[in-house]
Amino acid sequence: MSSDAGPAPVSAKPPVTLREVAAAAGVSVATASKALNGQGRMTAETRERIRETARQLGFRPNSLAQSLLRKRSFTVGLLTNDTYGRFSLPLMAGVSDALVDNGVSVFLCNVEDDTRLGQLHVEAMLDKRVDGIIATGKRIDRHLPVDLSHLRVPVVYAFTQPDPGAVGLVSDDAGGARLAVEHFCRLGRRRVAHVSGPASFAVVHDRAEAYRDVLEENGLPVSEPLLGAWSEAWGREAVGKLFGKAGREGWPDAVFCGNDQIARGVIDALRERGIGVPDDVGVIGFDNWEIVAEATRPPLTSVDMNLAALGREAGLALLSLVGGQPAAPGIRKLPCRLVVRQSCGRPPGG
Amino acid sequence: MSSDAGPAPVSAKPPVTLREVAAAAGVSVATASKALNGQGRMTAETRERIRETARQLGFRPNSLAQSLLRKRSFTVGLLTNDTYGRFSLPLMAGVSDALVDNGVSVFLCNVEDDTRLGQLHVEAMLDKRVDGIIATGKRIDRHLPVDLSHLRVPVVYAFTQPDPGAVGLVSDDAGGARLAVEHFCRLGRRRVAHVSGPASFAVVHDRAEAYRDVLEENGLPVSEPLLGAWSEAWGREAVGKLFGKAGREGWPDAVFCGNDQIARGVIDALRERGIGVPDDVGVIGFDNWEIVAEATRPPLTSVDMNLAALGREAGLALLSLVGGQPAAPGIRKLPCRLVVRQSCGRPPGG
DNA sequence: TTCCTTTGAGAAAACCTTTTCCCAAATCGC
DNA sequence: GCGATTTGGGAAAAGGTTTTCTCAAAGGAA
Repeated sequence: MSSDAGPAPVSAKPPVTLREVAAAAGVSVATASKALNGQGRMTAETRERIRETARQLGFRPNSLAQSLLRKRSFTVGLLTNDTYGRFSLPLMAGVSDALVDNGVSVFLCNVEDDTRLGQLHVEAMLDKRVDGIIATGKRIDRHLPVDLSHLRVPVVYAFTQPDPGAVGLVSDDAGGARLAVEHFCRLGRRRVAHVSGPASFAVVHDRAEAYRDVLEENGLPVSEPLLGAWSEAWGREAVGKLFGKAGREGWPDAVFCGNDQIARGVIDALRERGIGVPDDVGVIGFDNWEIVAEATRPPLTSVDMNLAALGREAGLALLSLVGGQPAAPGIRKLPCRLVVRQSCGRPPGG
Repeated sequence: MSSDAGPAPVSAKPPVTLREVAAAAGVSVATASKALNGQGRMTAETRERIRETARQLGFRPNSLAQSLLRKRSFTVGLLTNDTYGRFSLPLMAGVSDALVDNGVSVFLCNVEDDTRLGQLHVEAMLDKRVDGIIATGKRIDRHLPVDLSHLRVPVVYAFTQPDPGAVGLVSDDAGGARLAVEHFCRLGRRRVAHVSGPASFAVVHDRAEAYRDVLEENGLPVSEPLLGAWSEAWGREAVGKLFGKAGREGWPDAVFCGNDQIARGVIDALRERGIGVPDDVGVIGFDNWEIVAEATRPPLTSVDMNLAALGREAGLALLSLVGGQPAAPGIRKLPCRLVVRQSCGRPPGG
């Protein structure tokens, strides 16, 4: 009589098997399986009785056994060489998000820049029969240190250089830069400077080109982008170059920065020179790294690459590939968005 | 003749099975299995022949099948409610590190603060037969939103509040604070202030108490810690309180900050007031968040919680638990270390 | 030569679930 | 009432590996 019901105690010692459920319900394992999966033919009463028994026993099917049979493990691998840096994190969150809803778990594999480690991880994942792999990294223009081009599972590249013919998702850096510079134009800024990172990064050139394009489209003067490092120190140094020359007339009234750290350096240096932000100069950053963007004085308007959304898209793309959909290869660029805070001021008429 | 040898092409379409290896080598699967695992008795030639065949065919055992039989999946789950924040990241890297070397893969599960999501993840992990679970979070004094106390797999808590009777690993915050304040004392600083985060955090009190203890042990005056927020703005505000009063004599000559952001705010505000760091005032932060600590002017000396090491320890602890070792329950505190940069200066005699 | 022990290797069960037949009973058409 | 169909449910194979048990052949002792 003391049938200890309750909603599936996860705690039992040895997990309940389908065989036990079947025995308890007085049917064969085949029937039990069909009852629980909504397959086969049987009376409604039988089906319900078996389901109730399973519920009472807290039965949960053994994923390993299911996967073995189904050739589908509901597991994917996430490969990164960004040691959990600030780019992969939102991206991973997005991936995880998209997949969890579909009952898929994620193996996290950090490969550093070590080919051997990468090989190790890939083989481990394959041995564990992942349904697919998502590759991500810290740079959009670099390969992971491991070859994923001839695997027997689908691969999606997100925020890293894809193999030719593969599916790749990246942020639209040029579009993001447009957003920033167009924002300046709308606000009536006339002399927009650009301070960015090292020339060795492809995104630096993508953004610089968009910067030039927008200014030309608006009939505004283009000054040569200042390339340096991704650091606050470089931002401060760049202010020296831009605002060092005498004659306030030549000074920019807006600075579009390659990332938020540079922007912070710029803002700090401007304040130290007594130049007002946003009154005298507007500043926009890139990355929307909240911890930085919200700590600058004033809080920084910045381009957000929507990495979480990018991760989500990557997860969904992989899922459809796993499902057999032949997804178009090539690089798909996802739009950025401008997060407006207070470093640009309002438009003249506003 | 064209036996396409080469080191195990991971790329083949359908994976090679043990049965195929056995057939190719002219033995039974049983013998093949034993040959590859170093079990059973057979002539050295037979064993080597089978191994060579396996190598040529690029055989890799199906982990799913192995796990099903062995009751061991070489997989663990990592549960976090820190949406990939800066604390869980190094910690996760450490966990991953320790486990990869043992052939164990890690399921990453982000549960936010959502009990339902947590339950979902835990059940998915259990269904996939993880060997154990590591729970981690963003606060040492808070529980995850999910009950892990009666699972049928071992659980290790790292940098989060453990259940009673469980194995927990945390940083030694009091010890870390001692390192900082003792460093000031060694440098000859006499009036050490403490600016920390909100009173609702347990670590705030742990560190404040250690701060008081060390000053008393050194016969130095103790001033009441200033509690506020974990932000730069609070650091700047605190400088106003500490250095606002007239009379340079009452001013601190050292500030121990509750985290690096506060420390940055302190340093910035001091510079704006024309107070020299480290000449007039030494500053130490907490967390050693490199991106912040290296951007302050001067670079910030900070307490590092050794989170990667903590993660590694957690991984190893879980491993030994999984292996059946009865690891002592309770909370183990791991030491912090002081990373000296330039915000404290040299000792008087140095 | 006969009995016993070792050696080398295979058969089969086990892990747990799904799925494809297959079969007996019940129902239907006439 | 008799053959044909439907219905409800079970037996068994499959998935890939490990492990125990079994067994034939070979070797040794007497």
